[in-house]
Amino acid sequence: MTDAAPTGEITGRRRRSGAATIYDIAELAGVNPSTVSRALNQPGRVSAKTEEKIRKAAADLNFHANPMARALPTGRTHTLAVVVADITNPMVFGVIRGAERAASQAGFTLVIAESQESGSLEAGTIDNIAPSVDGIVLATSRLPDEEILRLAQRKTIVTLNREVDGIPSVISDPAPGVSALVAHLADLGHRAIAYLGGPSRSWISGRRWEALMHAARERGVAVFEIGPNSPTLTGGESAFERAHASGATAVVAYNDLMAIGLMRAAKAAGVSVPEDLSVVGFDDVLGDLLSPSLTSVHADLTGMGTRSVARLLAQLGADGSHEGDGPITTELVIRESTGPSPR
Amino acid sequence: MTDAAPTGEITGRRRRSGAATIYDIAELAGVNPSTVSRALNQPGRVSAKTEEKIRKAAADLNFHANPMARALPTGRTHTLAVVVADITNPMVFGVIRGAERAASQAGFTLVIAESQESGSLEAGTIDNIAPSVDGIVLATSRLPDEEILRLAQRKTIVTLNREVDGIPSVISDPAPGVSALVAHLADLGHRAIAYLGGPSRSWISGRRWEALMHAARERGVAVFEIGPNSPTLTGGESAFERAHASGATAVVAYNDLMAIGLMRAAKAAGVSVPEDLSVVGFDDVLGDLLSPSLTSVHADLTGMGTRSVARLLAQLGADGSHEGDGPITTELVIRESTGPSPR
DNA sequence: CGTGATTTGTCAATCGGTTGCCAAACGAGC
DNA sequence: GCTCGTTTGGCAACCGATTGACAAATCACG
Repeated sequence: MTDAAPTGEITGRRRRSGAATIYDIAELAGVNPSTVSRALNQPGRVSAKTEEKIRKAAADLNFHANPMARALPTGRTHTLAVVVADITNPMVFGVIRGAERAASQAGFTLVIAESQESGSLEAGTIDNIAPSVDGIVLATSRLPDEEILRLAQRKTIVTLNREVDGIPSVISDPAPGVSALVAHLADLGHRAIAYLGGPSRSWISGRRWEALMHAARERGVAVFEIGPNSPTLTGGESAFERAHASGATAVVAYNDLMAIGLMRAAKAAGVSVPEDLSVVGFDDVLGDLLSPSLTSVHADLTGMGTRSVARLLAQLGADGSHEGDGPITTELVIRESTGPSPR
Repeated sequence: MTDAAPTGEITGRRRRSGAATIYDIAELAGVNPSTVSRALNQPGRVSAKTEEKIRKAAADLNFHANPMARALPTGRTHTLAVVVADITNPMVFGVIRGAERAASQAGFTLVIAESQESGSLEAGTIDNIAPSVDGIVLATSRLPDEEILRLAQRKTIVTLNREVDGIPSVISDPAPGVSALVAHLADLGHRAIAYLGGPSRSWISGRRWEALMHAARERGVAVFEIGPNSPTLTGGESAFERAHASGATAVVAYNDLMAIGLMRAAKAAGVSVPEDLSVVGFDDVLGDLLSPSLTSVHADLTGMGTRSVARLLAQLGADGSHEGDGPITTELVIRESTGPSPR
């Protein structure tokens, strides 16, 4: 140690990032580091007077506990992960937004991981981040059930729009929205509806299809599924021909992106929406921006993000205020892309 | 815990998450833990034979080094952060996507933090995450220059679309796109262009305006700025009246979202695009989805995300392959929202 | 075979917190 | 004033890695 360092860089304890430690606080307050730790984390464990003194010192030093150092002995990282198949799917934005807010509000950090629509990549990604997070939200998992169960043994997991045996999940129940949707289409005179399915590994696509079948049966409307398709713009575009050939007067797509792709292909083919063909999406994430604007089955995506994080926190025992546990409801938002059946 | 646990949960060393440690490897391979650390991180430091033995043991145990434990002595967390003002701004999706890919490719984890368009919240957020990341990308910062400089003293920073004195930045140069844009509009007969500015704290909004002025002067076209505005749909909607009243035949909005809001308000007011009014956006992030589709100045957002992470990594000495350092170019994408001047 | 130079592996300290255990200090009650 | 019970704060081990210093082993070469 050189003497009289004027820069102040070398002052006994060398610090990496200028951040204050509990040792600094302890020194300033004239107590033991362990007392500092207790004062800050276990209210009531130390006397009010000492705690006050320590809190003041901590504030003076702008102390922020090093999360890494804290994670080491406790095993709790105060970090959560959301794993999505594809970041560019607008559906995940809402989820991420809700999750981010809930997490940061609880003092947790959120990390986003993308599996790029690949099951094996997803498993690898999860392996990588698992040691540094306390829990994981599988937002659009392409993993088989067994893999998710295996994962849940070593890490706290919540699934989104996916039901796996013993795993807590946050599901948007398509039934209410779909029921209103079919009523809406039936009222407009539609008698044959096509469903453009999503990826074969998507659990929720199956539920949407089932809800559609069920509602259609009740109303005496014919439905059939076209798919599976990639849940993207091009997926919707390339399905247009089949949908159109099917003779359906209304097409319900697995999500808004596909619905938009479909509308685009329709326009290119000279088929006008909604005069010649009614189009409906799911998630209600972009419909408002277009023209014609898109009728869609709305789900509260932000709320789903919030709730999935709340579930995670509840399981981790980090948060008492567990919100409702039932499925999230959906509702129909009618816009310009649906109209009377041409026949 | 009950005695004689047949589950094998209590086996001498109690492990928190079932993860193997270097101690397990050391035992299995019959060497010292520090030798394991060296074998795995400093190629050549131990004999080939020993390294082989250790690597095999590590593989057998499915070893993944605990990032927290590693971060403690080294101070390197292998985590990067992207801080954005508003997650729902579609412009950030592309950036995040690019950043996420570049980070995970380099073995880094990406965390997203949202400052909700508030400068003070942004500072607080950054304080919170700073200790657990190696570097930060300020994607849409609302912080004053001095604050960013202060931050850069304790953490590696890269700014996006923002120039601050000594701070590395990734900038999309509006000039090429704007120059083509003004030429395009001039060719269509437009003689007066309005610019709908973004938030007053947005550095890049100023640059876009300057580029527009410069190009307009060269072409002998009149331009004027209307703003500042919120960079959102409603920001664009509420600016319509002023834009229309101004007599401009073409409106260039700070971003696509505002352009869409403007088009919507125009439609509601019975002003048709592009016949009565030409509309242009920036970033080219949604233009393709609408109809009429939106003419926009395209920037490679994913590339910007990738590059900002590459910059960060280069500064951290984690990656040699530093990409080009010049500004990112922009180009005009002509779609349906621009047409001949009504006059 | 002996010597010096080099390679290889071990020891132990360290990062910044947390926490079980214990002793000192304190207060109450007789 | 003394004992007993309760707070309160300190000591030290520990989480799982990294790394400087050093000793042991290995090797080259005369």
